[in-house]
Amino acid sequence: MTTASDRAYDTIRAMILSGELSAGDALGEEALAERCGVSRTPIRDALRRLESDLLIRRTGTQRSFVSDWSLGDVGDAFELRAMLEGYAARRAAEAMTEDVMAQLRACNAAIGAAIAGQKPDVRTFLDRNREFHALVLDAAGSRRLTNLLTALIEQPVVWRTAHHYSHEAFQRSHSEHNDLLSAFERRDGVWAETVMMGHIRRAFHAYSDAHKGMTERERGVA
Amino acid sequence: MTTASDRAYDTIRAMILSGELSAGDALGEEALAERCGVSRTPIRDALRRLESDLLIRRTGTQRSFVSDWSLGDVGDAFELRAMLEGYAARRAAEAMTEDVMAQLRACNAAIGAAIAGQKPDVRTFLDRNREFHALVLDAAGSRRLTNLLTALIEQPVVWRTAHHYSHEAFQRSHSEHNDLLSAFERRDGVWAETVMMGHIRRAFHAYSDAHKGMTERERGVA
DNA sequence: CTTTGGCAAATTGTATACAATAAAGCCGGT
DNA sequence: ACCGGCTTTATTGTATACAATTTGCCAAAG
Repeated sequence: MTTASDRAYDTIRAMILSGELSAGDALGEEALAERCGVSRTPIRDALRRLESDLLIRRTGTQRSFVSDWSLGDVGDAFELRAMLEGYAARRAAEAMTEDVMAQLRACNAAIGAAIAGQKPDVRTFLDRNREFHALVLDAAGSRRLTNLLTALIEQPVVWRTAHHYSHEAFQRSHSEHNDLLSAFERRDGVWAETVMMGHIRRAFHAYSDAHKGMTERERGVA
Repeated sequence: MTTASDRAYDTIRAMILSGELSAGDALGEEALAERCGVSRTPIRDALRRLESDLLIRRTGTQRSFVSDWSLGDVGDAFELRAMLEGYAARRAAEAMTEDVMAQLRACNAAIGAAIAGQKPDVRTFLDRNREFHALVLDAAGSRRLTNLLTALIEQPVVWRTAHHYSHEAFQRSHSEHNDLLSAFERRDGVWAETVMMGHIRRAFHAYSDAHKGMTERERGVA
């Protein structure tokens, strides 16, 4: 079932990520309730969730604002992801089963197919990439780790970066996943951790470059 | 101001940690509302927070239960703490100021005083220890890191372990804090990280030993 | 004896009304 | 013109009522 609270969460989230609401904007519960077509109760629920995502910030008196994500903040998030997903990869390697391996191989094969042609299927790439990382996380078998990481991974601000990837960048990502598979096959936790950390850091640099380009373009327009 | 929602959160949390509610128990919103003397609205708020602490678990249909913390789960939490607080220590070392150093020294001096006599002041030790770690975390200067760690650190299940510490264990903890101060003075991030990770891991082993003793005692009674 | 169907009770989701609190505007004094 | 305190307004916190959904139970059929 899809509750009103979920819809409100998705709606507000989309408004923030699309730029319809920009950093620093005040988020009144009543105003949001009207825009989402629900009452304040599910809105309050949604705000709590968005707060734990750090997408909104609350003052001492519980007023909500869209939080501003500096490049440094995004860097932080990536650094933490690198550390935690690296750890997840290590644990996954140590606990890997043939069943999960098969799923991972299938998943990365799908990624390979999606980016084979001249015009890569970015949508499929993103979905499968997300699935790949979710499988690794799941294989690590730590609810708490999963809990911490989902908040960090679900940052569509970042996902959109992939739309600016070059052909080489897609191939590189695909190939790094293969390295990961090798490490898993050999139950080599340390190798898996190293590869994963590099994989995430590379993604950050890709984001960083794309972001720099975008802000420069924006500055040119303004 | 202390809101009803906060009181409800504290009350339910205390009920779980004290063992008044045991693992697997169902948490009906109405029943909790009555026990806390508030309505269901702030209870729902509190349950959301407890869920993100992983102190309670929710089924697909949103029913709440006290989650069971196996030794493995606690180990997970400590391992993540070691990694994240190690990272925090590294960053803190790199960004350390004389002002924060002074606060840290004062804090650890207070810890030293609290455990100097034959009968250590456990309460003061815990408060000051918490403050010490909070200062380090703050000095690391990453909101997101703080966000991730607070959920991991605020686990009174674990804090109570200190009541079973030996004289040596207290001294050891105090001395490790001093090592940390040395690393901070020298801006040696790697050293700080190593010391912090060891510090947390040691705490886990202390917990683990104490826990083992406790369950064995329980088994003897039953 | 097990299973399945549906009914009844309990539980959660949502809306709305009201109370408490903080922000903003206003006015008079300096 | 500027500042301090007061009043007004806007916003959030809480309680309660009702709707939607789930769970448990019991009876009847296989």
